[in-house]
Amino acid sequence: MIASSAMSVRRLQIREIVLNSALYLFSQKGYFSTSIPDIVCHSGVSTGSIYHHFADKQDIARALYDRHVTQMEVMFDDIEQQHGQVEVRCREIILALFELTEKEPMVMAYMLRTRHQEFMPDVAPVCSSRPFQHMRDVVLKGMNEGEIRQMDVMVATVCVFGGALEFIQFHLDGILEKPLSECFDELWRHVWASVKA
Amino acid sequence: MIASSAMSVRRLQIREIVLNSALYLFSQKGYFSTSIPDIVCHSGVSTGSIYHHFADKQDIARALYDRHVTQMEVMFDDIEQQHGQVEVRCREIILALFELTEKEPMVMAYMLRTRHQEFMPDVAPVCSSRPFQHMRDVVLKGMNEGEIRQMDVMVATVCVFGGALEFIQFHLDGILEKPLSECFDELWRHVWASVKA
DNA sequence: GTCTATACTGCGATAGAC
DNA sequence: GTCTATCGCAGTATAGAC
Repeated sequence: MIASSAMSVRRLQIREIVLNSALYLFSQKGYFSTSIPDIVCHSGVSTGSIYHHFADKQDIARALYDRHVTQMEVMFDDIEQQHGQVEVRCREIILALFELTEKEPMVMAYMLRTRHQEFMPDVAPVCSSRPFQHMRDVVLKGMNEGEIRQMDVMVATVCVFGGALEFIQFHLDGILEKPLSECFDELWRHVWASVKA
Repeated sequence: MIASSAMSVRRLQIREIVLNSALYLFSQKGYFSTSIPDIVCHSGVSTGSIYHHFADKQDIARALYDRHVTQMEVMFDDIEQQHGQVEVRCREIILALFELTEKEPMVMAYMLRTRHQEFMPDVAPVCSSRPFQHMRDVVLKGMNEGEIRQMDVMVATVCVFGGALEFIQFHLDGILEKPLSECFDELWRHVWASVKA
């Protein structure tokens, strides 16, 4: 029992090592320009071992995607737990995304800048992913409860979060001189002004 | 002279045929999932002929990129010629992008959704491309002339154009039920309200 | 300039010893 | 479960006839 539990811990460790190397390489060079030998070399895990833990290359990409969709869902759920007001929720979501971008830029690069559908045929478009659905739902709630002006839900969602997401892309491209955190207040003020009831 | 001119017309024709097939395939399946045989098959131009007109696969992608960067620059220059007021210029730029998206979705898909740096090492990030610089400059002019409130230029640019670009992505993902043109007025009203002086 | 046939490379995936 | 060695193949690019 203890042995099997230790084994499965070890099993998870190897998976994590491979996933972290894949995250680095995929976010740096992209999925197609990263070969299995690249992952072997960077992770120190052998080809055979990688294929023991993952079905194929695509399966690595999928596990990575799932891991970080979950990470973001947890993040958003926490915010929902802690804050009831829609204005605050939206603000905290953008703040959390900015913080994640600065702390774990590879995660954001892989999640936002990758065309996952190009190599995972059955994945939904980013904007149908659960984290994005969450953003849409917050905005919808804001409109139903009168915090946000009545308008098309997609237009409102894009007004609230579109600028921030674009901003994150710029930061990942390295063309912003200032850190994201310094731009947050100014961005948020204008964004919220454009939709608040 | 006439012969050589006719030759070069023919030369350009073949290039255009190949580029148009590449545009279709790249925007549909992505650069890496599109093989030279795919392009041969779709364009009806033989492998040898393709390699006579282009140095390699990357060169096709680059020619395509240049062609449409130019197309967008021309579009934006026309707007600049016809309209002096910054508010109108910004509005017309977004309108032009929406129209291009509906008329030539493959062009927008290739330009906006492709990570060109993944296969063209020396290309600048999208946001440093000339069309994007143009948007930034219009916003800057608006701030200098008092049409747009004083703030960080990138924040303002993102407030004005970020939502529209995000919206276009959603449309390309096929998750918007309405056509872009129907959302334009509402989007524009809120966007401009968030930055106007 | 355009074609067909093919050479070459590098990758994804597997086999099989330990 | 992990490793090394290797197979088979897809895909880029070239050679060379026409």
